[in-house]
Amino acid sequence: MRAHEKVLAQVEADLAAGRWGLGERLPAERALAEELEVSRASVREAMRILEAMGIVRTAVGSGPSAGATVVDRPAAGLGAAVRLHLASGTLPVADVVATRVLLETWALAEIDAGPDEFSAAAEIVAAMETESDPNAFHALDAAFHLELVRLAGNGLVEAIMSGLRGAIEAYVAAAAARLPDWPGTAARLQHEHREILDAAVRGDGDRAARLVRAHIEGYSREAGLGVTR
Amino acid sequence: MRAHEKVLAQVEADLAAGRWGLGERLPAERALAEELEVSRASVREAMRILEAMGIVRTAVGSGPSAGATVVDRPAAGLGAAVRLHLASGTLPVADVVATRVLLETWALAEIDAGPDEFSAAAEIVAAMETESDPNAFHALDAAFHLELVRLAGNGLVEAIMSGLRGAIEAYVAAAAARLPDWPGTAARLQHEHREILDAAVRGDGDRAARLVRAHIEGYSREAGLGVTR
DNA sequence: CCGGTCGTGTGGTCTGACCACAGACTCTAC
DNA sequence: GTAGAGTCTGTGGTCAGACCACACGACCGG
Repeated sequence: MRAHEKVLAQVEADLAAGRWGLGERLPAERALAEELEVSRASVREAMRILEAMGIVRTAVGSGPSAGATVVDRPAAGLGAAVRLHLASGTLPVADVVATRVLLETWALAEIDAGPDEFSAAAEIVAAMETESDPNAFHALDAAFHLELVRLAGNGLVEAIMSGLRGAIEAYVAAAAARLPDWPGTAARLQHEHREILDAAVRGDGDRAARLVRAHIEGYSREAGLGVTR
Repeated sequence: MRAHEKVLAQVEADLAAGRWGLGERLPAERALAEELEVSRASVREAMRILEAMGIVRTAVGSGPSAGATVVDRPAAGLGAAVRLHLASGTLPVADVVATRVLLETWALAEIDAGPDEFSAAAEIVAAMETESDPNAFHALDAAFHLELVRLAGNGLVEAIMSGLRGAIEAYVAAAAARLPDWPGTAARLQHEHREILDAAVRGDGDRAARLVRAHIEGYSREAGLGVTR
């Protein structure tokens, strides 16, 4: 077992044992190195992995916010993995789009929430109404879709969705720049968002799921992101 | 931007540009460090991340197999991320089980394959018939479920499934050890596997999906892994 | 009471060195 | 000529030690 793997294994075991909780700080790199009898370089390699996986956040300086803090960003690791494999060309963008459809249709059919729980989603849609900048629009769009998935109550599905969105962000932005009529497209997307939200608020999850499938696949086709079928 | 992030960004860009393809080797760490004007330690930190994400595999020695080779193991990164967040306690096992059900039911309903394409799955089921060791049985079980998902044709869903399975492997093994009657449970699981496979081979994806849901949720409940509902 | 200064501990980075390893190469004995 | 042993070379793995920028907190002087 390599030195940095020893560190990873120990940190994972300590996490599982509850030695450190969310928001708490790991020992300093130098202390951890001495404790585990490895060099600081090996500890740092393990830290880089934990950071990439969204387990810790590191910060320089002193005080409570400095050092390696345990955080909870599962989407970071999932998104990075998907993004890198997209870059390597071994994972088609179409598969990512298809997976998004799969997760979002499931989520919308699954949601069991009262009308007042959709307030955050409604606010996002309202904010999009007056947003003309494509990048800001896409950010709100991502927040809207993620919020709906969040309401389904599965943290892993939410994290995967968030990661997928982050992974294809560059592709979405590049595709949007190629569209001939962005204002028109934005208006249509907005109309579809409202329909999806309305169906979800009314409790008609099946209709919302059908609409979101058409919404995502339609835009992907229009923007040339590719859809599975 | 930190030094190792510079390396990551450059490698990702080079991957996207096709500078290195699957099976090819990255430059040596020392060469990469000089090329990017960072220290070898920073290059190594980036390599650790790429390795954890399943993008490269490193090996010591000389010759064609040594060095950092571009590989395609998306499940490695996804699985590690999920496993670590399970350890940190921020992600419930029940969410992982629910996501597995979601992905597998989708896959079984999606499969559009001829009967001969199920030969690999059939062989795995046959091998399980005579397997008495729980750990080996679970390994074959994982291979069976993964093979069915593979037939759905979405590489990302397959990778996520593989990663999820790897992430909860330790939980599954621990849960199996607590079962009062393992031979009986194994026989029942085997029966269910055959039913699922039969339905899939006949092209009745909906029935196969229903069966696999009952299969996974039933076992998870029995083994105390927790199910969403 | 306020504001600047300094100390201290943190991660970030670099240099240089040594090790184990595995393949490729060379030499030698037959 | 061939097969084997020995050596060379380049690879990642690891380490020790040093220096830097940074941010907070304690201290001190006004």
